[in-house]
Amino acid sequence: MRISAKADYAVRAMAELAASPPGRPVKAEALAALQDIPRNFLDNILSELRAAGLVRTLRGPEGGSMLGRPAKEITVAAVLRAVEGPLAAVRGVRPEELEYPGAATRLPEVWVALRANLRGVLERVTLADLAQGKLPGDIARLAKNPDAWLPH
Amino acid sequence: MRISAKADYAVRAMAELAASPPGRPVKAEALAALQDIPRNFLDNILSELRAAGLVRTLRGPEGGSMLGRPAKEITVAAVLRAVEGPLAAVRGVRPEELEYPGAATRLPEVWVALRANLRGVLERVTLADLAQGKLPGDIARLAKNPDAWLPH
DNA sequence: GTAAAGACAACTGAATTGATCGAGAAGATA
DNA sequence: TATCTTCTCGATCAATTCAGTTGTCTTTAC
Repeated sequence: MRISAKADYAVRAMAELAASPPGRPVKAEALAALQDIPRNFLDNILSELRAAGLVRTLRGPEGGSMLGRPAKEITVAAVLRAVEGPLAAVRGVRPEELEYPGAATRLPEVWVALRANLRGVLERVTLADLAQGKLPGDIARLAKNPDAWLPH
Repeated sequence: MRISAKADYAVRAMAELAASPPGRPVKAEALAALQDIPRNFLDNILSELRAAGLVRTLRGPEGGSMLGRPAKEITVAAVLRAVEGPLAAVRGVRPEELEYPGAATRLPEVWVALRANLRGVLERVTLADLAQGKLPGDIARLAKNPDAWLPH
């Protein structure tokens, strides 16, 4: 249940691309500086994002990266899926493919509900939301609940 | 965003303990067989659960493990926290301790909302629910939504 | 005393994480 | 064409985590 450095970097880099004037590429060097991401590592990440169609890149001077489609149409979930696999997996297996014996029979349903709730957040927030600093109402409300900020 | 084998095993073993007559310990050997968990690995896991106060154990013949408190009072979240650390962390850090530059400023709120939603499932399901095969209404509803079962 | 359990620390092999490095290809400009 | 700039992509690497295994010791029942 942790978000890796790679995933975190990927979302931040994408948010930064979403915030910069569209149509004009941002150099990897600049991106790395803006979000304080190790330059070489960022190269790897951009490669994966490009393979997923989430960014387009240009080479040469004046080269760099830009979003592959409008920021409004890219969710945080999409970015996470591009760099890690499926959003939720149990021992590497998708929850819907699991079957348990005995007293754990209903457990897959718990994992599925869990994933549904993950998606409830990650599929709702787009790069445009991040770039504009305006999260969707229900997400902002979830995050605003002071109870959610206790370090439980 | 994955649930490790250890976490999965831990919940299943605890569910099995919750399902067996209270007050009578279950041998590790039997637990391992019931849930198909590698015996030695289960030993490690039970140790951690014991350290967290979630299980009590007896040694000697007639020994074994039993729940440390009523099944109704142990949530899946508690089990997961006992064997892995905090429920959600970004690069090993709790989301409330993060701060991001530029376009990613609002990202910690997304992570906090995410964790809140995780908790919404994991803190609501108890071992008693699992053992009795009766999940709380809203969880069952979340899991029943056929959309939640699509392999997204 | 002996057998049956758990306790616990040490160890291990494989995979993953979080990078770094270097040769090369593509584009811009003169 | 030469050159400079930028991305591309595969190889490599150290450290950590994961998923166990092994072995020795302690506790308890009989």
